[in-house]
Amino acid sequence: MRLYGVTAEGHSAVVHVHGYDPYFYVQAPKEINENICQEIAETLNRRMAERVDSSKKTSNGQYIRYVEMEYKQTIWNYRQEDFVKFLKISTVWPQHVTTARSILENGIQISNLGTRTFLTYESNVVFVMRYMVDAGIVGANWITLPANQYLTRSNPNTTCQFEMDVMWQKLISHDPDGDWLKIAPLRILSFDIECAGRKGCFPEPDKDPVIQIANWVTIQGMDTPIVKNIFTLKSCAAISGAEVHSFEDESEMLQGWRDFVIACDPDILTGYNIVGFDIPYLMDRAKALKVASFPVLGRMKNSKTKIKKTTFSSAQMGTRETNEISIDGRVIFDVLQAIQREYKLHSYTLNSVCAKFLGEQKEDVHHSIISDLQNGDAESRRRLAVYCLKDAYLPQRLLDKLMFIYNYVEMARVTGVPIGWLLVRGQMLKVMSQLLRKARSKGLLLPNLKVESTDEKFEGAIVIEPKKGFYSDPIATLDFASLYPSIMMAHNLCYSTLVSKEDLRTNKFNFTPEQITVTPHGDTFVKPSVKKGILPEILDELLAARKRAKADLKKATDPIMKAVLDGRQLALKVSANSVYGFTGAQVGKLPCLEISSSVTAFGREMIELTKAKVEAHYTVANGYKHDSVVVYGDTDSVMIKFGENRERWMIDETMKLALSAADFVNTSFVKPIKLEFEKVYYPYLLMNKKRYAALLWTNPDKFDKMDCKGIETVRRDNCGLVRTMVDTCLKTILMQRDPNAAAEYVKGVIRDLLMNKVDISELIITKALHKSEEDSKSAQAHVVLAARMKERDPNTAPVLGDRVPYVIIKGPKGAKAFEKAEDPIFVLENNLPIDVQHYLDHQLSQPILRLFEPILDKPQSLLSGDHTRQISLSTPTTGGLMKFVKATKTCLGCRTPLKDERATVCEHCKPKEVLFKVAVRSIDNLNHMQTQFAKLWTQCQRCQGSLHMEVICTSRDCPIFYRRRKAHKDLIEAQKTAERFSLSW
DNA sequence: AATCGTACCTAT
DNA sequence: TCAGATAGGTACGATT
Repeated sequence: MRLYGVTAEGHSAVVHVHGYDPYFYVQAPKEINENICQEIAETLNRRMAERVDSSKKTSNGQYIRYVEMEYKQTIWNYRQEDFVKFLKISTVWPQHVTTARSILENGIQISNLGTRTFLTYESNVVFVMRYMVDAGIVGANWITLPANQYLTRSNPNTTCQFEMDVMWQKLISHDPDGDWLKIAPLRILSFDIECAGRKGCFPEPDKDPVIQIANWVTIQGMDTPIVKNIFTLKSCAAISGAEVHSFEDESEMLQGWRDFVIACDPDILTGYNIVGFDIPYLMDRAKALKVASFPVLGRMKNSKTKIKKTTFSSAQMGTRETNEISIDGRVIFDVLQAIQREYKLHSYTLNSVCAKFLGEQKEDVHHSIISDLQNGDAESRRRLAVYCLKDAYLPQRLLDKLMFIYNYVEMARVTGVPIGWLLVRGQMLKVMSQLLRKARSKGLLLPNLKVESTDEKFEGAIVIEPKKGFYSDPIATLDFASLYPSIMMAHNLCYSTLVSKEDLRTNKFNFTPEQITVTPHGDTFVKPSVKKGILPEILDELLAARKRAKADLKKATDPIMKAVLDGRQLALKVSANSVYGFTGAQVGKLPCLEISSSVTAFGREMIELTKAKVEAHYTVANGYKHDSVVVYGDTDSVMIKFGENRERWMIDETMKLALSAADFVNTSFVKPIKLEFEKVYYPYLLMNKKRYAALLWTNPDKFDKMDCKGIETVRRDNCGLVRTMVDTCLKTILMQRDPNAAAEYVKGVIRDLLMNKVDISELIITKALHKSEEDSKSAQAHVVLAARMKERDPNTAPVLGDRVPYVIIKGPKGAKAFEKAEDPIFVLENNLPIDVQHYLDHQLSQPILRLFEPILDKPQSLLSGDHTRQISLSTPTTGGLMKFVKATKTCLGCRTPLKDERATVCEHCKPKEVLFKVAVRSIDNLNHMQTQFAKLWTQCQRCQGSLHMEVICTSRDCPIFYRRRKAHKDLIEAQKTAERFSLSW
């Protein structure tokens, strides 16, 4: 094992740890003795020699180090007997464990005992984790090498400042507490590269050069960077505050950068999308230029950086194509990956992420312009360099602002896994790590069970049938705090407390009813008095940590710190909830459906009981003013209407009733299960299961905020127009209590849309791409578009996991939505007409109807009438899409596309508008357009920090960009129109 | 036009 | 070899 780290003084260090052997267990035959251990070792070794493939062959033919007997117990099922005999089988290399496992599972011949098959234990544990568990090391913790217990290498194998050898038992791992809570002064290198693609093409590493590499080096915990530099191809004018290293030869530049990385010796490599782009591009480019030593970027001399294309697929994150990159001794912390894991955003481009978290737009240089800047002079290359440096700086700022280092270090310490794994592995691993540690401390072993392919899904939570409608009454919400974890704790649900069906049938343990719990799912677990489970213990620790985080959160005043603590407590909650998920993961490491099914069954029972008790107790018959009704509930919550009063002061009353109701119901539950009063909703719009909006009150004086669940406003697969429209409507209805105003507003939105007044950036729909066109079973707009974009330019087209933005453009009558989807940039560049009718019919209408259905008499009336007047469009009924790739002249009055190219107004406008008026309007329009465009132009110039140079930003996420482009086009149109008038006059 | 299956995203 | 769980709404293409 090699441990890489940094000393408190900031020196890099590597420790070669010796004497730790890979191993796993099998349950021993009863007749076991020393001789049999020896025989098994020899037989197994012989069988291994035949079986292992060439890559695993050892030079001396030894595969099994030893077979020893130990007293252990399996975690699987409750058992009364004390520790029993297990065989600990140690192999020479970690890779040999799998081979040995499969031989033992298939059976080996033991003299006197015949052929035996074995169930193996902990044979599926990754070696690194095995070691960390045994050595008591968690991710990102401090380690001491005691004096005189280690050797310093005179002939180092790495480029670290310290290099030591130590026996594994001799090093001391410190729990991350007290003095050892501090975070090491890690060296962080944030970098960004620029490449020069051929004209109009996205750069390809076998053809196009890397022209700049910007670097920004900081020490964790310090404010100012220690190095700011940039490597450029060809000369570059000086940049204040940054070193410029210019090279005439690209190979030399790459070599120079590699030497810089080794010299700088960072612990963490960061940047934005470095895993998806920068690192692979540099590697491929170095290969194309035959810079042989470039891939040695890690700390091991001669160890080359490896890149493997993989797909990561989970229910949580869908399918995503990524690269698996390993650089020896350095953590690759791609800020893009971190943000994709931690935040659900509409767009994950650096630009839009910066806008969201740093509150600023960044300059986005389109790849087609980069070559021009590079081919200019030292000044234009300086311009590019400044931009490139900013792109190296922004990930560092995001790292700081979002407290990623702090949060990930904490997560590594809590769960025990190395930091580097947190970004590339799933939730299960974290649970596994905690489970292994806890089990080890109790002498328990985790079996490596064969996957029983049970396609059966287990029953989940209950969702109470909603009594839909608009409630002008306060609705109280009672929640079970951390429902699933608390159920597991309350009822002691664990692998080690589950009584097997067989033992139950034979009544092996003679339990009294007080000693066991029979769950609503029909499984039996022993009570804590008989034996405490280890899952409940893990959960207890996680929730205690969460309580501490929440207490700190209350004390905190700084908004950033608050966000972080909130994030941490959320992470601990997710971790706690993952334990339940871990037991239910049928393709996981240790699934136990008895546990997960019992958990959900308890949950269902509890919600039903709560509903019944509340409705039975809070009644007129019992002296309350009204009969209470549970109007809705989902998994761990019930929404209760206690009364009909519509006065504001009723909120106070409702809160008191809710508190008493929580107390009243809580008497029925085992600790630590607890029903809590959390909030009052008033007014409350309940649209469907998992869809509601309301004002949320936690104190009776003032509402906290508008809370929307499952509605268009919180979903990422709608266009902005729908989100803002629904949001405004809800605000108007809930806060101003003025449905008519909301209705008028909706009419206005429809009118604007149909008159083409809505900005294209508001009409962009984005959807995540999780299936390629071939794998997709039905045609989907974004999937088909992604395939079409791949044909246009395979290098810039979306890949699996990306979010694909698109708009719906006009097409032949009856064309499917997927045929009319198009890339917004392409639409702008080719002046394609937006299908506004489609947006009305398919994006706006349903949300409008649903929203107003419980509020207005005739919500349909919103979708017809004057404001929806639109002249029927001439759309060809045959032919491909490309027929529409041409600019259409529109009517000066209403902007309907014109059949007759020479006309200025359409049939409809002709009798209404005097030509004069239209002409005046047209000139007004021209003036307006000119000022509008000038304003936006200066805004973009301000954004890029210069008023003297041409604007080169083409950010797809900047609303200003779309407005500027539209304004530019409108301006040109206005000019043409004015010309048309002068011609026709 | 009604119904079914798939994809996406969210609630918990 | 790797991937926390189920429930459920909505849109849309395909089929009947």
